[in-house]
Amino acid sequence: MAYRQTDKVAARLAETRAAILAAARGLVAEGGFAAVQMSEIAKQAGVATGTLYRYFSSKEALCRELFREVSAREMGMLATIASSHEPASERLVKVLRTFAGRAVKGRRLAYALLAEPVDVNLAEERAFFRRTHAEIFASILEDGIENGEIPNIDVRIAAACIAGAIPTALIGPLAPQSHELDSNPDRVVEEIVKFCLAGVGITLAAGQEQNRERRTVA
Amino acid sequence: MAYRQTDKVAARLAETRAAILAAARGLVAEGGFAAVQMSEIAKQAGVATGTLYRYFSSKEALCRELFREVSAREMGMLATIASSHEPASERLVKVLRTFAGRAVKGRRLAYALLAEPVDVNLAEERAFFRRTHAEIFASILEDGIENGEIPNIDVRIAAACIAGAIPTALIGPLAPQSHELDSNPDRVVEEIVKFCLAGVGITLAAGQEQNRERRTVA
DNA sequence: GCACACCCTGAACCATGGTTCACTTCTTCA
DNA sequence: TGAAGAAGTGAACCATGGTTCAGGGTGTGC
Repeated sequence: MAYRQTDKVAARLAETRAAILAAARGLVAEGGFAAVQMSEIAKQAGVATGTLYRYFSSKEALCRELFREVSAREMGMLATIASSHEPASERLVKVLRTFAGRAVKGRRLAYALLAEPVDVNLAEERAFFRRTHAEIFASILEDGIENGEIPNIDVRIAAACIAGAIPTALIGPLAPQSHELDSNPDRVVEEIVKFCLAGVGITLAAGQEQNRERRTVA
Repeated sequence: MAYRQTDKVAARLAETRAAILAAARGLVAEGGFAAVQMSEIAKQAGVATGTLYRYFSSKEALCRELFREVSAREMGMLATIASSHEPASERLVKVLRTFAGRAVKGRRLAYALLAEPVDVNLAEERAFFRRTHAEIFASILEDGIENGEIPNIDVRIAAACIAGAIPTALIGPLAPQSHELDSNPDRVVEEIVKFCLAGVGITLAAGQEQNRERRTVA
């Protein structure tokens, strides 16, 4: 036995790996996946191009992992809210607000995750990401229908509509101007959430609305 | 004056040009813009690669023109409906049904126009296309609000929601399985339209619903 | 400190696919 | 019919950017 990786080395490798992913994440946040080049990642991470291939078998693999890492956090947040024990309509409102709110705050990243033109392999990851969203929405809708909070609609279709409406209205060419989103993000988010809720037959109660107003002013 | 283009030649050139665009359209309809290669277009059109460059300055120019040609037809149909003199809610229903219905029928093409990953220059064309949709929706909504058919909402945001919901729910990873769309396209379309109408505060009247039922059975 | 395995390097390599261009073929018209 | 200009050809060219690999450096265990 002439060589065995020590903890110190393992830690250093993990660090390098993290640095590579961090560099890639930075590039994505700046210019989307389109701006990600292996040579540039390497430069930003402070390693040589070839080194990347000691950690990831290909650019595709690297991008996939990055995509998963970033999207998993988002999905986790939504899933947590969705699995709480509140009434379905409450959960739906929270999930929609969270989804939309986070998309506004991290628009660049949200664009990369949701809307940016990417190639097929990443499109697969994205499809999973979006499908998960839709499933989260659908599960809440089902609960709501079961206990009569929501009228009997096709949950899969409604969920897909929501999953399409929110990103489209917030990012990309149909989104409001950036300065509007920056100056008054809550108003836009609320308007979109209102549309989606109305789409599934829910009208915001007065209390929820007021709550919103207060937040907006604050 | 040794050479002047005759009508016959002009006609032939126009024909070749059309053949090139038709070949490209065929490729797009089959495999999206990603499947479009200059050499393949040339082969399908029965000309040499170099010839393409006598008609279009670049691949980008060719694809742009193709995109415009195809999308102009779609936008024209919607615009015609939108500018009729019926009540706003009627027009909205018709526009949504047309938009969704056509997308289902020509799913492959709709995918290419609306959802397929494409590169930046084409994304520009697509942005125009989608913005036009949203404007059509918005103008109808405005009319509806003005004469009290529709509650007072932010029309731009609602329009963007609609423009996002319909394609997402019909094509791409969140769409129903293809066989479901083929066996019962009207049901899916109606469900989506219902969501969008509810989103802007319209409930389908009984007569309109019945109308739908009849069409579905026929 | 020696041998061995592992890690890092970055310039060279290669695949892809759009674009060019020297050449051939076709049209026009005197 | 033949000279001039337009249209067509397709193999060669080239830019881009992911991937490889031979060689040098670093850790490990004896």
